[in-house]
Order: sequence, then C-alpha cells, then structure tokens
Amino acid sequence: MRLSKGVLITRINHMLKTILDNKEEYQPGLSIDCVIFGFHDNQLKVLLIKTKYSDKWALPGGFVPVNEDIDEAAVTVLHGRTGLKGIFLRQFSTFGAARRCSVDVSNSVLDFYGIPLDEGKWYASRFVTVGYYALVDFLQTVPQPEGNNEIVEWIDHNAVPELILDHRQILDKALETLRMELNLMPVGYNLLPEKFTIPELQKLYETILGRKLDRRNFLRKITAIGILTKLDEKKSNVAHKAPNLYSFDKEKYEEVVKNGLTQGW
Amino acid sequence: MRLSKGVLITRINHMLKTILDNKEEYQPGLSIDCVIFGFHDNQLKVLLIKTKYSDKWALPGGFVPVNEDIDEAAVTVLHGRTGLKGIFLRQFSTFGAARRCSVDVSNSVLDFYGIPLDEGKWYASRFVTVGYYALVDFLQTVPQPEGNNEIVEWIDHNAVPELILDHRQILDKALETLRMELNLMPVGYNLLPEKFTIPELQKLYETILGRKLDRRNFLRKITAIGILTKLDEKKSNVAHKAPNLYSFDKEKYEEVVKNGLTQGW
DNA sequence: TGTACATTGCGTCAAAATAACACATAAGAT
DNA sequence: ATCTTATGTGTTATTTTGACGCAATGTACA
Repeated sequence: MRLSKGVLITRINHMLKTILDNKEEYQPGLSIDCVIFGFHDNQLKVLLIKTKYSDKWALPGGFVPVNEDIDEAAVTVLHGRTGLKGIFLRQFSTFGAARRCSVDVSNSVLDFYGIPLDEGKWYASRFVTVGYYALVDFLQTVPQPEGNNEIVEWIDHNAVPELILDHRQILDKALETLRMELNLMPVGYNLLPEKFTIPELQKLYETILGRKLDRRNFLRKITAIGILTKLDEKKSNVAHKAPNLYSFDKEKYEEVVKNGLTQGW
Repeated sequence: MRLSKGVLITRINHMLKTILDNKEEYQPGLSIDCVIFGFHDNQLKVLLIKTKYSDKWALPGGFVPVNEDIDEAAVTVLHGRTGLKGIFLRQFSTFGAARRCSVDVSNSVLDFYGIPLDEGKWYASRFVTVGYYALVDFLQTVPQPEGNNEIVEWIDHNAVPELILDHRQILDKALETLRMELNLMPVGYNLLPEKFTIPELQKLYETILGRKLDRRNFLRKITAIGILTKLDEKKSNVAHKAPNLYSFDKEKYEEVVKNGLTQGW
C-alpha cells in the first residue's frame, strides 16, 4: 500500500521530514555520527539514543546539508542532542564499508513511519558516515530527544548494550583515538566542572586509559604541564582528608592544546 | 549545443566514462584522494597528476563504487596510478568543507570533454573527499597516466606547485599525520628497497620529520626496535666508507606495526 | 575524647630513556 | 701517502619515568 505524501505529512516529525525532504537538502549517502563522552560518578559515559523502531541503541547522528561543512553538521548534531555549543569536537575517522548499512535496518525505519520504499529510496541507499567524538560537561548537558519516538541517555561506557550497524566499532575507534590523543593534548577542560580536584582529574585519565596511574607521579606530571591553577579552597562534604580544588588556566590550556604535548601516560 | 551520448562515446576515455556512467555505479558526492609518498635521492616525493584541462596539479583520486568499501576504492586508485598492490595505505582524514569544490573547476573539466552541464550534473555537485596516504617503493613504481590527457609524476615534496582545490591542505595534513604516526609505528619497509643502509633510513626519517637527527642516537634507537637484520654485505660504489646493508625482518616488522611503538623521535 | 582508618600532599631514590659528544675506522680524492 | 668525509662504536651527563615512604588531614567509632 502506498500512502500519499499528504497523508504522511500528518505524522510528521524530524526524522520523517529528513527522509522525505532529502534530495535537495542533504548530501546523499553521507551521514555524521557523534560519540559524545561525558564524565560523572567516576565513570566515562556515552550519550546514546534508543529509537522505537529498533531494539538496539545508536549513536546520535545526522545528515549533512549540501551547503554546509561536515564539521558544521557535526556541531549541529552535538548541539541538537546536548544543547551545548563551543565544545571540543574532533573528526576521527570515516566508516565506509560497503555493507555497513543493513537494508533491513533502513526498511524497518521506513516501515515504522509508513513510508513507501519508493519515497524512502534515498534513505535506504548505501551510506558512508564520518565519525566525530566530543568531550562535554556531563552536568551542563541536557539530553534532548527529537520527537517522542526516541530516548536519549547517558550510558556508562562499560555497560554499552548492543548497538545498531557498526556503531559499536565506531564507538571503540573513538575511544581508541581519545586514548592516543591523551598523549598529545591535555583533557579535562570540557569534561569536568569548573572547579575540580586532582584525584577527580586522575580518575578521568584512568577511566579513559582503562588502567590505574600512580597518584604521586600523576600530580607531578599534570602540574608540570602548567595548565592548572590551585585554588585557595578545599572540597567540602567529603570523607577523609579534603582535597584541594583546582581550575584550568584557560589561556595556557588552549596554548598547550595548540602546541601539543610531548609526554605520555 | 548539446551533444548526444552517442557522439560523446566516440571520445571515450576513463574520465569521460566515469562522469557519464555515474549514477548507478558510484557513490554520489564522495571521492577518494591519495597522497602517495615515495623516497628517492634523499628526497620525499609525492605522486602528482597534471591534467590538460587545468593548469594546476592534483592528487590522484577517484570515486567510490556503491558496492565497494571506501578502503577498497583507495586501493584501486593506488594500484591504478602506481601498479602496486599490498601497499601501506591509511585513511587519515575526510575533507568536507561546503565550498571545497569549485564549480569553475568542475565546469572546465566538463567543458574540456564537451559534456553538457546537464549530463555532468553529478560531477559538478558538492563533493566530500576521504584522504588516504600511501608509502610506496619509488623504484618499483611505474606511474601510470590514464589516457592521453594527463601526466603522472613524482615531485619533491619541497617543490610541490600550486594544487587544485584544497589538495594542498590535504597533502599537508597527510604529512602531518605521517609525522605523528612515526612515533607509533616503524616506517621504511614500504619506502625503501629491500636492502638499504642505516644512513639512508635516517635520511628518510629526517626528511619526513623535517629536522636533523643525531646519527648515533638514531642507530641505537632504530636497532633497539628489533626490526632490522644486519646483512653481511656493504654498499658498493659509494664515496667514503662503505656503509653496511640492512634489511627489514618482515615478521618482526609487522608485529611492531600491529603492537605499536611507545617511543618518540 | 582519642584511636583506627582512609585519603591527600609532598618528597626521595633508582632505573630507564634521551641528548650530547669523542674517537677510531674505512675508502675515495688529491 | 695524506687529506677529507662519512661510517661504526662507545661514553657520559641530563632528563624523564616508575616505584615507593611518610607525614598531614579529616571521618568513623569505640
């Protein structure tokens, strides 16, 4: 049964509009997927999406308007799901296996929306996706589902359920890249609140790297970089000895991000 | 004046065929560009292409068949221009600025082939390109122009002329990535002939890094990796003291490539 | 109240990696 | 034969890293 476009419009929501109004607006066969990392309760979290037309979770993604840079499109995806702007965002790889897109998955989405295969041909074709990863402040993030057909949630990266298509592979590669880049740049400015403690920063590093670091050596190396400002204030309401609070010296931080580090963890 | 497809076929060559037979065969709006590095006369060389329909040089590139992995497409480009297979090839970044494709450039190509704008619409649209870089053995490479309308040449990376579109930016990023990855993996197996000397290998490293290294420290570090086999043979026909010849221990080399290095240059 | 316990802050020391440099050797050039 | 230039090997000082000791601080609880 083939529904008219008019009928379809009555059920409109973002995804539907995207699928129908494609040819003119979006770069064909190209998508963006974002691995959005946050840090909370000493856990590395990933922002994932669960849609009603699939029983698996997915990375937040989107399409690329034909007159927009792919980087801009990634910013749009990030902003759309987190409400955040001006955030650390980095392209890390492009995934273009011929069979990375399952026709079954595409068709189940079309089926869910009642879009005839003919109308949704663009959507069901082969897609190449550009992967970006982002580091955001967990507490400032307000996960924003688009429409009523999806749930957006922070999920501990150690408890990520099965993902659609090759999203698991994309996630893994993002984390692998982040681990690499820890040796080339400082991390934390985008992941931690303004005031934080050295042990918290260390936990962040340990979580990303997936292994323990020596407390004392960590302090030595992280302070040697010269991006931390020791505040005249201690963390309150904590068990045991209260750790000192620090903040990032944004100017020096940016400078080091630009020039790069030479050390390793 | 609009030529019929039949008339056009008489002037057929690869590019023409690519442009005309596009919609079914190729992923729309997506291309591959390869930065192919070679090493000769102590110089880092880049394989570039000069076409008759532009006064600027270009990186060898191609399109992505819809049922082929982008990695496969890159292999095809590499093999097509160098005749080589099984070579080190690595995706390093995707370039997707909205205005990276100039309509002027596309149209001049269409114009050159006498293809009406209508027929070549696919070709003149916005393109996103995936960048790969390759390391190949200069002496085993036979540059292969496609058809009579182009020249393929090795050019010293310090003497690269103006390139079309954003190819200069792509080239720079490739070299930047290669420099980074020099700290993560050994290099040389694909760039040098089977037998080589330590000074030659050092020149290669120096050329890539763009700075001098200490002879003695280099020897110590490169041998410590455990990928070199000292041959019972010296280089002949050289001025001054004849340096010893070495070869790579392919098994150990591959192993280190897989496991990665932890040191730096 | 004061003792046990967990965590932080600061420091030490040995080992390893890196950088800087000295000297003997080989082979063509004169 | 001697000079020049580049290679092969070794030495030493400096820096970086890794492993660990111990006092200080604040909670928990007898």
